[in-house]
Amino acid sequence: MPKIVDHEQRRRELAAAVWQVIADHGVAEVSIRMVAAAAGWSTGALRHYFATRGELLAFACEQVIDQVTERIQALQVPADPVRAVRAILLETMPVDERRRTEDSIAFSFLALGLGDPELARVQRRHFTSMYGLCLQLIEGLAAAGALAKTSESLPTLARRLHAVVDGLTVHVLAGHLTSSEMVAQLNAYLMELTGTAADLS
Amino acid sequence: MPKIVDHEQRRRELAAAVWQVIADHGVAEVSIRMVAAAAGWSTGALRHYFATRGELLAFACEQVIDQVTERIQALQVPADPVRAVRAILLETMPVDERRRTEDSIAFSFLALGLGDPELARVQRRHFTSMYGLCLQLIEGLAAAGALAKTSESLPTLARRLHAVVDGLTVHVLAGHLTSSEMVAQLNAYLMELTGTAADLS
Amino acid sequence: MPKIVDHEQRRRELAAAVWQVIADHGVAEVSIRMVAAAAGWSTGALRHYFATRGELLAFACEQVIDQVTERIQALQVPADPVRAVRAILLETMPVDERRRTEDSIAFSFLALGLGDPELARVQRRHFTSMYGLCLQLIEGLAAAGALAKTSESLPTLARRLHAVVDGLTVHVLAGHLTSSEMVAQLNAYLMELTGTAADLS
Amino acid sequence: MPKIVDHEQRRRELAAAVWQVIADHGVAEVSIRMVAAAAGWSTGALRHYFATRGELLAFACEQVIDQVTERIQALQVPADPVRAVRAILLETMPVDERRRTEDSIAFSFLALGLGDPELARVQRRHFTSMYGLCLQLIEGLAAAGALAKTSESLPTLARRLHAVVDGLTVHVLAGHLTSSEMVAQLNAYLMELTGTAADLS
DNA sequence: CATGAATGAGTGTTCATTCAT
DNA sequence: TATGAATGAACACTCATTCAT
Repeated sequence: MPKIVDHEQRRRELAAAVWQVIADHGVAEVSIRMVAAAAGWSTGALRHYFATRGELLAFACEQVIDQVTERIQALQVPADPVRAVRAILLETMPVDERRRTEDSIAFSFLALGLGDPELARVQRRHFTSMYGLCLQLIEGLAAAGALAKTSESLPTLARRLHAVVDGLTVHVLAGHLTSSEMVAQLNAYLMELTGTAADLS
Repeated sequence: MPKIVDHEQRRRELAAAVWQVIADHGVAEVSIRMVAAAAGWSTGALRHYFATRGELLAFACEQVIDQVTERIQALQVPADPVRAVRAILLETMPVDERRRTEDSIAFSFLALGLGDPELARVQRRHFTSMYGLCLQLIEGLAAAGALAKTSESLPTLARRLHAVVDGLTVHVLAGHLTSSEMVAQLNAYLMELTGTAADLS
Repeated sequence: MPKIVDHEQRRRELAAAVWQVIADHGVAEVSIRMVAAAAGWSTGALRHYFATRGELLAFACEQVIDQVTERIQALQVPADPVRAVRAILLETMPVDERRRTEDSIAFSFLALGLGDPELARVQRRHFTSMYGLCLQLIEGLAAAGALAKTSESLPTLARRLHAVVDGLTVHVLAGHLTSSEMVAQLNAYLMELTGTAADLS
Repeated sequence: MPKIVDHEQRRRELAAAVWQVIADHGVAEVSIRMVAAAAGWSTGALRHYFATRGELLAFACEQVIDQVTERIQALQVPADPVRAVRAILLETMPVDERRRTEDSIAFSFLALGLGDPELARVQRRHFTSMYGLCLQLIEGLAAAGALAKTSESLPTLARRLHAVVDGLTVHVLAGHLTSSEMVAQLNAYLMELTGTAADLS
């Protein structure tokens, strides 16, 4: 009987090694050798789990997304709808080093995706799902009567929220904003959106 | 007597070749050979204008930014302050193929900058200058009495506008939104911001 | 009690897989992985039957030869000596797709043998045995009085026949002659050799 | 002004390095690294002269053929037509170490060509040209009245001669015949063909 | 100034082989 | 027996960079 290896587990480990390389050296330094070294294996070993570099990258990209999704679903959300929205959105934003790395990776893949249709496809799924989340949150606020009076449709508000979240995220990644400036901006926006004046921190 | 060559002109031509390669093949395909071929020169010739690949990339990145800045300054802005803001912001967003390419390049550099401090520095200047523009526009609206009643400070509104613009831009680049959806979103946001109901198209 | 496996049978199956790879992809594509895949086994399994790649190749080479030999021995030869010679020789030549593949393999091994003494040894046995066959056939013709008047010794005629057969074979493999041109050439040569004028087709 | 290099000269040198590797280690050992090492250059240097390995091999293959052709054309042929035929044919056969190597290379390419259409095309040209030579020689014999009485057409005799030459060559390469056995066989065949009894050695 | 030859380490990928299971 | 995980060197090819001309 052959040595039993949990392929999916190994693939996840290798995806994590990809993230580590991106986080430590930038997306331009991602090579099979680098990833293998980061994972502590030989280059040939990767072949058992990913046929090509592209497959490895696509998987690592998907995994980042899935990881965020899972974390959101596992989240204990506050009863207060506005606080719930804030908690959920901040879960996806670069509030600490770990999430900053995660978002770095996601946006690095975005750049790669501009020249790689396969990655672009994966990315698109990510944005679609994040927009879905935003829409869900906006609808939740509306259902709870927590939305400030506005003439905008719910999908428009959802797209705007999505844009604000990703725009702020990019600005933090680029070093333009600090994490706390970003959080303050999100708080301010949610207050305007919901007509709340209460402190959310 | 040495041959007279306009160094700065040459450097700009080479930067344009970098953009072309990014636009045509993606940021992962940018190599000295590719750029030289796109520019129609030999690889060795680049050495006279850029000592290293990194220097070339940094310059090409700066040039994209400068180009946008120049275009904005050259813009004939409408008298109506809201229309003026809209015209200026759209000048920086992926409304057509040419601007889409330009933004692709800028965001590709952003990803590169995550692992390259020199590029990151250039990028940061770009975001600072774009934020400055947003603040200027918001102040202009305030001065013209065109801002809807709000409790937010002008810098906060400027940062939010900046985030919305960049967030929408990312969503178009990622294929998540179409250009017209993006424009519609910007219109809606400006209407909310200014309390206008008029058609801006 | 160990599982009973017919080693020789397995080795023959694996040799057949080698031929298939050579026939389908050319001799340059023969690798352990390819052969294992063609045979439907794991790469490790081959290790039980062949210690190294070289051993596998040598065996596959020998098997091609043995297979031809067996087929010749099993042949129902016509009573007429000239027709018998023709039937036997054509059995070794690329007259149809199956025999063409077989000869491809044999000549591929010849090229490999130019740089591999072990294979060269096997090859040499093949040529010796084929020459033996040619001599036997010539002696048969002589015994039957079917040989045209000539001053040549029987071994000389045998070597010449051998050369004609292998030369024509190479020319078909190289795409220089068609199968039917080859057959016509063999017919013509046998007619000259035997002084026959009858149609042999 | 750049360093001036005679490209064609370099390509010929590299082709010679390919031959050397084939002659020394066999066709299976031909790799870019091996060839570069044999030529005394770095692997990257080959890129200036051949875009791919396939291109290098095809050129090396063509060069072998051209070299034989040139040598034949430069040959001082004896006045006696039979001796002339013999001299020309032996020029292409493995009579000494140098020509043996050359023929090894040609037949190695033949094996490679079985799995590589580009090489096959080059090979076919070789065989066509060699057949053309044989036909020319046979026609020369006929014109000189040096052909033994036969019912065969000249093209048939040419194809047969071609087959004998290549068959004998293969037998020497395979170690089945010695060079002198081969020469004796060729002599015998030419004597039969021309009805001569004189010693040709 | 400009060329392109040259280097040698880099890339992704495939290889024969070993070996724990 | 048989598997397939694992290795590490080899493969063809591309890279940024240097430098003689």
